[in-house]
Amino acid sequence: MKKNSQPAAGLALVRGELLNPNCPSRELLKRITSRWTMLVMLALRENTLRFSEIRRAIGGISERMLAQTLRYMEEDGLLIRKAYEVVPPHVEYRLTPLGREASKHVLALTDWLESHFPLIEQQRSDRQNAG
Amino acid sequence: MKKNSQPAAGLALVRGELLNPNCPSRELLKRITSRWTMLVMLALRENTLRFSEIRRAIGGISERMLAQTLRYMEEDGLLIRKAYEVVPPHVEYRLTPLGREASKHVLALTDWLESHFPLIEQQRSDRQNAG
DNA sequence: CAGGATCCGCTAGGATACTG
DNA sequence: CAGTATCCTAGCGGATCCTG
Repeated sequence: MKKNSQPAAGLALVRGELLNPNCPSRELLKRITSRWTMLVMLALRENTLRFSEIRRAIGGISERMLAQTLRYMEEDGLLIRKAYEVVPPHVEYRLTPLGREASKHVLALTDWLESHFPLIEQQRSDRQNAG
Repeated sequence: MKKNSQPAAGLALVRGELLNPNCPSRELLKRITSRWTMLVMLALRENTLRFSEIRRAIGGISERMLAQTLRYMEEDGLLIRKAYEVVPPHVEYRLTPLGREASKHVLALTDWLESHFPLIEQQRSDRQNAG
């Protein structure tokens, strides 16, 4: 227990608090499950990568979005940015322990999704044919 | 948009296929982890609810967004819409087994997030104070 | 190489009004 | 009650150019 920061710090957060519109963790949920954040987590899951390496790993992400995503993730303490003072620049990104924990859950979801994707697509077309 | 020659249906999907920008499951990931879809999953996790009940359970969602979210989820086979032919209308929503599976992973993520939220917020402010 | 700055289209999403 | 229809805005996100 640190100091007198927020009352929330010592509070047992109950499941479903997210359903409260005023719960600030909704914002965090939005950021963590945002399109690119999840993919960055996958890319960095067990690697330390440079900016352009991440960009190549995740197909289709623009420089702007990757930079922004990395900044947000660093702010949330999900990853560490390490810049070497050299020319040309060399910057490495890796998940923090917190980020690695989060990525586990993300990975569980994406794994499930990928393995059930064919089924879902098939059901979708079945339903469309049936009306 | 349908792609010809997509072997995905019978293929063993490997972990990390989402990092391929052409992987159609990216779209599904976007839908499933969209802001309101996740909250609807939480609300319906162990309940069958009516439209307005869901709306009340999830604070802050508009009618328009709830209707759209429910329609998408039904299309993806995540929930069942059951309408009773009465006046006034009575419509119930519940998760399918598929939806319940997905919600488990979503719940794991949101549980983790809620329990680590205070820590994350504290680290964030610590970092801001430190520069 | 790692981004910042700028411009801009697109769409998620809110507010409101209306209907069966 | 359970939505649809309409209008409108904020901001997500892509493309491009520029810099240390």
